[in-house]
Amino acid sequence: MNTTHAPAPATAAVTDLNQLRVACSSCSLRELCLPAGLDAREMERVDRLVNQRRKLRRGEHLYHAGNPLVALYAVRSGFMKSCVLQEDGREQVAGFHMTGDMLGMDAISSGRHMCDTVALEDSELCEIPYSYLEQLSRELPSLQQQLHRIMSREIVRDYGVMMLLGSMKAEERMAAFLLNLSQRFAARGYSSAEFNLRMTREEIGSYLGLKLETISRVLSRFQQDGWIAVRHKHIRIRKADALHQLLGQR
Amino acid sequence: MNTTHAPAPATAAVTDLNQLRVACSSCSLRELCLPAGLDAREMERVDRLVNQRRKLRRGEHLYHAGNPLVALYAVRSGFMKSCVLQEDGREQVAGFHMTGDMLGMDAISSGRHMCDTVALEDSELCEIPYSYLEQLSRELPSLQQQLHRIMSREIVRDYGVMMLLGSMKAEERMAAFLLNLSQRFAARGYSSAEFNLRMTREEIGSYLGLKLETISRVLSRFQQDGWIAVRHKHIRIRKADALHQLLGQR
DNA sequence: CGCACTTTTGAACAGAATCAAGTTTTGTGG
DNA sequence: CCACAAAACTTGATTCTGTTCAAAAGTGCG
Repeated sequence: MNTTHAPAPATAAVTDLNQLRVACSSCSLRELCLPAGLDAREMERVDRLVNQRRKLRRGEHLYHAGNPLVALYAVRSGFMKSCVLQEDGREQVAGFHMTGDMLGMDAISSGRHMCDTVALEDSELCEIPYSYLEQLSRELPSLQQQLHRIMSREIVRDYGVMMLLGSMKAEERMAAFLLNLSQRFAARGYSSAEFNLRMTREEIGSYLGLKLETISRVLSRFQQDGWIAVRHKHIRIRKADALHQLLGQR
Repeated sequence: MNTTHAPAPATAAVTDLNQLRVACSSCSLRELCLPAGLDAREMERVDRLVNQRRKLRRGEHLYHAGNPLVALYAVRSGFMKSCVLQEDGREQVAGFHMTGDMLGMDAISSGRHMCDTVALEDSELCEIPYSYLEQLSRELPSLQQQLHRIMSREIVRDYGVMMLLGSMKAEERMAAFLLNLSQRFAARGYSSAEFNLRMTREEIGSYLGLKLETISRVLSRFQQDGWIAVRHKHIRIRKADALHQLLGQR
C-alpha cells in the first residue's frame, strides 16, 4: 500500500513527488470515481492502470482544445473548469469539476480534445492512459460498466445545463447553480450550507449564459431576501427551500 | 442476406414485419452508425446483436423519462426529437435525431431514461439490446471503440449546444441551427441547400432557447436578406456564406 | 370540407446587456 | 510585511433584444 502522505523510503529512488503512488483502493474517492463498484482484485488492476499523478498550479491547463487524447483524468484534489471556444474567440465555460470527477471524455470521439481544461486552484489529477483503460475495461466488466456510466452521466449533466440555459431566467439559473454546488459538496462530505466559490463572477456568468454584472445583482438580491449570505467568494445558504421553490414553481 | 424490401418467402413463418431482418452489413448507414470501422467478420456478429426493428408512427414515443434501459436505438429512417422535462412541466428539446444517429445513451448512468424521445415523422429504429452490446463490445475492440466514440460525440455535440444557448444571439443560433441541419443532410447524401424541416417553429424555439415568434421573425429576416427561401417547412439556403459569416464574426 | 393547429406580424413590455464609475480584494515585488 | 497595481466586484442609468399579448391568415389532417 502506498499513499501520498507516507514518507518516501530513504532507500527508494523516488525522486519525483508527482509520481508517488496513491492506490485507488486506499483513496477516499473510490466510490465516486472510476473504481466504483469494483471488488478488491479488480481494484488492484485499476491501481496499476492509474499510476501517474499530475499536479497543476492554479491557472495551468490540463489540456488545450486540439491536444491529442492521451489519457482521461480524475480530479484528486482541487477545482477545474472546462471551456469551449469558438472561432471568433468567444469562450464559454462548459463545466466546473471537483474531486472525483472524470475529465477528458470529449476527446474520445475525434482523438483530440474539444475544450480547454484549466485548474481554478492548485489541483492534483490521476492520469488514466486511455488505451490501457480501453483494454482493461474489456477484461473487467464492472470497470466497463462504470466507464459507460460515467460517460452517460456527463451526457445527462449536459442535458441539465441545456435546460438551464434554454428555459430558465437569471434567478432560476443562479438558484440551480448554487444548489448544484451545494449538493456536490455534500456528496463529498463537505458542508452543503457553506462553501467557497472557486470561480469568478465572470466564470459563473459564462457558465450560466449571463453577464458578470447580472451574477452580482442576483447574488445581492438573494442576500437581501435573506436566502443566502455572500461575502466575496464565501457563500452561506440560509434558505435552501426558497431556492428549491424558485426552481420547482411556475 | 435479408433486407426490408425483399418479399417475405411464402414458406417462412415470418408474421411480423417489424421483425424482418435488415443486416447492418447491407445497410447504407453502416459507415455512420454503430458498425463503423468493423470488418466483415465483426459486422456479422453485430448483425446478430441488432435483430429487432421498431416502427413508430409520427407522434409516438420511443421511450419516456423514467423507463428502464432496455436497449440503445439507431435511427434507420425518419426523424426524432428528445425532450428533457422539469418538475414544473417545462419541457426543452435537447436534440433532433436523424438517420444513423444513436439514441438512449442518457439511460446508461442510472438505468433509466432521463428524457422523452418521440418520432416527428413515421420512423424506423434498430433496437440494440444494451446488455448484449456491453458483452459483445468486450469481445470486439473495434465495436468498443465505436461505442465510446459515439458517446463522446454526444458529449461534444452537447458542448456545441451549450455554446449556442449560452453565448449566441437569436440570429446566430438560427444560423448555427440551419447550417448544422444542412451539414447533417449532406453527410447522408441529401441536398445541403434544400430540405424540409420536420419540426414546428415551437420545437425549434425550444431547442434554441427562443420563443416560436422569434423563430418566425428570424426566418423572415433571413429571407428578406436573401439568405434563405422559406416556404412553410421547406428551406432553401441561398447564401450559406452569409450564414457562416454570422457565426464566425464578432 | 371544416376545425385545430401552426405560422406570421404588430405593438407594448420586461429582463438582461451594456456602459460607466467607484470600491474592494488579491497577488506581487520591493 | 507592506505598498501598489491589477483584477474582481458592486451598483446605477440606459439601451436593446427577445418576450408577451393579440389578432389574423394559412395549412393540413381526419
